[in-house]
Amino acid sequence: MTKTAASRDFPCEACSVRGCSICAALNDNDLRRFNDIATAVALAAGQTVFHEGENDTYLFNVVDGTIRLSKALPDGRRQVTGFLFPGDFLGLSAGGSYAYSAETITQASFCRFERRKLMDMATLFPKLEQKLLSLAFDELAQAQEHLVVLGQKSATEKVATVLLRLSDRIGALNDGILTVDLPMTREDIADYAGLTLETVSRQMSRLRKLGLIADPTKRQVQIIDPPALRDLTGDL
Amino acid sequence: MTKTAASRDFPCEACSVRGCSICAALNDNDLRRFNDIATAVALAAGQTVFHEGENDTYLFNVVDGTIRLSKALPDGRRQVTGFLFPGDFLGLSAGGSYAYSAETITQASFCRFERRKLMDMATLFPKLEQKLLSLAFDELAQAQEHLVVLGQKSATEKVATVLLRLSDRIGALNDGILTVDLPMTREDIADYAGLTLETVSRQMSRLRKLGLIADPTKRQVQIIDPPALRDLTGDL
DNA sequence: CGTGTGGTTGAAACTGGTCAAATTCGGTGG
DNA sequence: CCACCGAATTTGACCAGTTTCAACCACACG
Repeated sequence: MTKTAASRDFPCEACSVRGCSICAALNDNDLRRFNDIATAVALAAGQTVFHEGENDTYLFNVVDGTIRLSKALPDGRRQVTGFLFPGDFLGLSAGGSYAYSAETITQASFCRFERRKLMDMATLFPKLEQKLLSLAFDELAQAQEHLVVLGQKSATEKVATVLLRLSDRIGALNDGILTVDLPMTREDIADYAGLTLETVSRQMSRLRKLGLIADPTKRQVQIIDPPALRDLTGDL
Repeated sequence: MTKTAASRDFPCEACSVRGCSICAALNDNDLRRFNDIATAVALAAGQTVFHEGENDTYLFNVVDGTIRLSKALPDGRRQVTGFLFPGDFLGLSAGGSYAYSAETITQASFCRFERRKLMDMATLFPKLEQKLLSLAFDELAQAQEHLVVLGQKSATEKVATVLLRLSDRIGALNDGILTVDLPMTREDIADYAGLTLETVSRQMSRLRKLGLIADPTKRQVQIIDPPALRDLTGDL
């Protein structure tokens, strides 16, 4: 009863991503201040969180669901720059506007912050500012990793790399088998890997014939032989 | 005479990149503190500043010259992730080691900082910390821009994009003609654009035949018709 | 005046893209 | 419960663009 009352005022305390997200930079006490500037937001699948070029008024923390980040060219080509999962932070940008669009792939819920307020808090809490800095560095390192994938790798290497990356993030080891539930379509994966959806599909068929992966359903992949798949990534 | 004596102790004051670099975040007074933790370093062309994976002990500010950033795959393939010019900052990283290698393309000089000392100073001077944060965001935005180039663009679009980007940074408008002196080889450009050097060469020949560019020497490009070249970038 | 590095050009091979058709899957309504 | 629908995926045949391999050229340097 008291717990429920407390949770109503202080939901951050019981948040599922409390430990693995930006809020991990704050102690329980400071978290209350953080809680006060956060608003819970929920979106259905296929909705736009924000659009490339829009005024970057808000920052978000993913609590639940999968998000797709992308940048589009005027003729409709699209580069997916990343997929976000619970605990990820989103909206960091330069120059006052979002550098990419963010859309929900599944139903999703967020903590939303006014950018201005969050930045003010960062000034007050050095731990928070350092966390933001390290988030920015991590994202940068990830983007640079991905430059290598897009610029240098073959189709097979790209698909192997993407599957293993996704498994690092959302893979589950069931009965000794590494299983990945893919919330995104082949087209999303293709736009992420700089390929066409047909090529992604063909490469996955190839990996299946090689016995490296299996797919009980189209949206679930089992990585049968992770080391062999890693050999195909080109990264050593 | 007094000026010379002062400069010896306080070279930052007269630095050529004072206004366009990280030190722009500090006022003249605080700059003295900054000056004290900086060491001047000079390298010849073709030297390694630091290597991917190395311990990230130092951060650098480019004072003069051109730097190439790259990440390598074990079989020798290489993705150039960026070119740096005077005023650029270098070495920001996550996880204690450099995420990429940095090599000089031309003779170059730097300000070198111990990472630890610079970070300590950032804690003391909020302006500096904010500058670091905004540098990280800018780099991130640039990397994401480049993901689109590598993942979605055709060879022609890639070369047009790279030429215009370089001209934004190192182009000079002489007699109404936009001239770019390229310090890097075709191979560097190719590894930056995710192409082979032959393809870069062919694309440049094509642009030359179309009358969009001219090259008095192989290392100097004149962009005759910037708007037409921009039309070929695919970015609107 | 040779030598080497970097750059250009050509021809053939190949990877991945395009277009089109067939198949599977998840969900919906009879 | 089952048949059907549309979206997602797979597969096939063909084609275009890029790479590969190789020869040739130009310029800087000793």
